[in-house]
Amino acid sequence: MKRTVTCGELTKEHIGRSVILNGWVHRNRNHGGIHFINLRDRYGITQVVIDEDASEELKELTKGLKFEYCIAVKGIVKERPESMVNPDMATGSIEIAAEEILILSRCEVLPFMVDEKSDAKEDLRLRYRYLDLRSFGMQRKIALRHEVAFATREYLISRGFYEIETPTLIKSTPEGARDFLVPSRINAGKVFALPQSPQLFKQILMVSGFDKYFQIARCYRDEDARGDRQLEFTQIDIEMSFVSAEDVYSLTEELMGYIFRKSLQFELPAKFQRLTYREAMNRYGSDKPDLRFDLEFKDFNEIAKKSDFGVFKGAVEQGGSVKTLVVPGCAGYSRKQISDLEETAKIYGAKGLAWMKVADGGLEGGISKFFHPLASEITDTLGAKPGDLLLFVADTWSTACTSLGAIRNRLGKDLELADPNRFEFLWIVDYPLFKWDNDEKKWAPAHHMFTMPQDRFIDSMEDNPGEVIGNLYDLVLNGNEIASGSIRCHDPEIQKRIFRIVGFSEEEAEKRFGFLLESFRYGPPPHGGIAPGLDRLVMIMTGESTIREVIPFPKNTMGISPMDNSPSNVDPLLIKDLGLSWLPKEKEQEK
RNA sequence: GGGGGCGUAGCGAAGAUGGUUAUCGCGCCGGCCUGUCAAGCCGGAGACCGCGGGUUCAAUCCCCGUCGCUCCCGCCA
Repeated sequence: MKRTVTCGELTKEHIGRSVILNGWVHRNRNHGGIHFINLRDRYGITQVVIDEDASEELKELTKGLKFEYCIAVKGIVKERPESMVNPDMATGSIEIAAEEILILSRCEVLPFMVDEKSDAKEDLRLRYRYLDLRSFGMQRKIALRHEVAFATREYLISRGFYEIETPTLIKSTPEGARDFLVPSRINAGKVFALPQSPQLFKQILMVSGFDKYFQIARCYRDEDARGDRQLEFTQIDIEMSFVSAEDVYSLTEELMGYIFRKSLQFELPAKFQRLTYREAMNRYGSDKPDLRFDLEFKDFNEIAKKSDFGVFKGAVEQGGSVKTLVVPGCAGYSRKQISDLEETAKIYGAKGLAWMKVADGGLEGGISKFFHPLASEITDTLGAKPGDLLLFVADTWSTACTSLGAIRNRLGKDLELADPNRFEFLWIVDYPLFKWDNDEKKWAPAHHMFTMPQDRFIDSMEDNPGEVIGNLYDLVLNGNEIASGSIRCHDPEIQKRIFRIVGFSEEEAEKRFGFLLESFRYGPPPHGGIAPGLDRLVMIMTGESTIREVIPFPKNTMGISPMDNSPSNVDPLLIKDLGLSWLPKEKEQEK
């Protein structure tokens, strides 16, 4: 009873043919005298009919069929009577008159129905992921993921890239995310780390002369999860020699174009827009703004200076900023709604959210009493119309931007401003190379330590590290960071200076990634690359809001895999073999 | 580490100012049914209302704690 056809391929052309189908009982409708089974496999659904002409044995067996039994059906392809054609089914014009059914395996009562419409909670779906994955909804997403990976290989290989593997048991390196550590039994007391990305190895491959490299690489970061990130994820890791940032941009644009064309039949623009980091923060309050909607910030500093409103005036005088958002047509917002928005701003460090409403006669409500004399200048400058709501955050430039940016995102969601069918790509360029670490009171790499500063800053990096712009770029899609990359520093002298600025001693550098620095003593080519996140890309392409929806077997937000229940305890002997022992938990120690 | 939300039959939800027997749909079990396609009709079983404590004559409901899931801040070069 091996299948001769799948459940998605039969049409009127096959009428009269004897076929065998294998699949799962998707639906089961017993009308007494006549019985319908919807048989499902990866390819579709085909209706099987057992009518009164069927043998008694077959009728008896059919009565016992339950949801998700795995069965084989032998029968004849019949045309459905005209009034019984189902136009919603690809195979809706035919049905199989069953002659023989074999139960391949039985199925217990299901924890939830295998159905696109099943509304089981995620927790339960993950615990029974194999059932969840049977649904057409999940099958489509996993299939698209495959298509994207395949298109990636097709495109990059056609452009002369080699797919090269790098180790997953590597040396633990400092900085960045926490490493997952893997103890070595043979070298008891020593540990490997799982890679946070193949970064160092791909750079060494450039030193080795492999010019154009890619890898669809699993990466591991031991940090708290979110909807768009978890402990392990997959990136399309790309590195090239003898290239500029412009080369990386155009390659990535073509790659994305190819992926969207092949897997979604969607045509992207040939070039993506660009914003500098500074501009993006200044205008949208985010380094990953969703450009599917407008809501651009307006600067209020000049007017604030002229006003008598101490909070605004003070913020500007102390070198901060007053940023403004004009929300069209939302003057009807209640105090409750506005205070909800204020809560959002406060999460990001704003001390408050000021507001006014634009009415026909001028400004109303909120802080408007401080601004009546400036009303027409304000509406002109901001381009605000009666019926608009004005929102203000006064703080340091960075807090004002970030918190108002959070409000912009929130309004985008609440007002449904973003067209779910649009794909808005955006390059964020000119990132600062260093950021000030306020806890440690020192400069830290904004991205990673192997990034080349832009030429004009090289000579004077040390003078004001905060001003140094790196050869750094991110690719943003619909408000998500989906790729990040840089032109790397291949000059040992510049590299040493960068280490010095971030307070990284030469001995420490030598100890941690001396192998990379050593390789750079042997004629490293200038090189750079980028790494698009496969999970996030597919998440956006499928319209999902968590990467868990496009990962076959994801971890939950607690870093647990609900299906196999990992991580788990191990035999203490295994721990002993590794030369390790567990410390009691802190709470237990306190007792 | 911190904040918000949720937790009620196998699943998804409803519920009341704190007051008899906790409601509905799906699924499950039994029966009827010859054209359904989320089949229909009749009947039935199934819940220590996440767990622990407190307030109260009385708690699924209020309070405290705890566990689980989830969203967010921190964190994620």
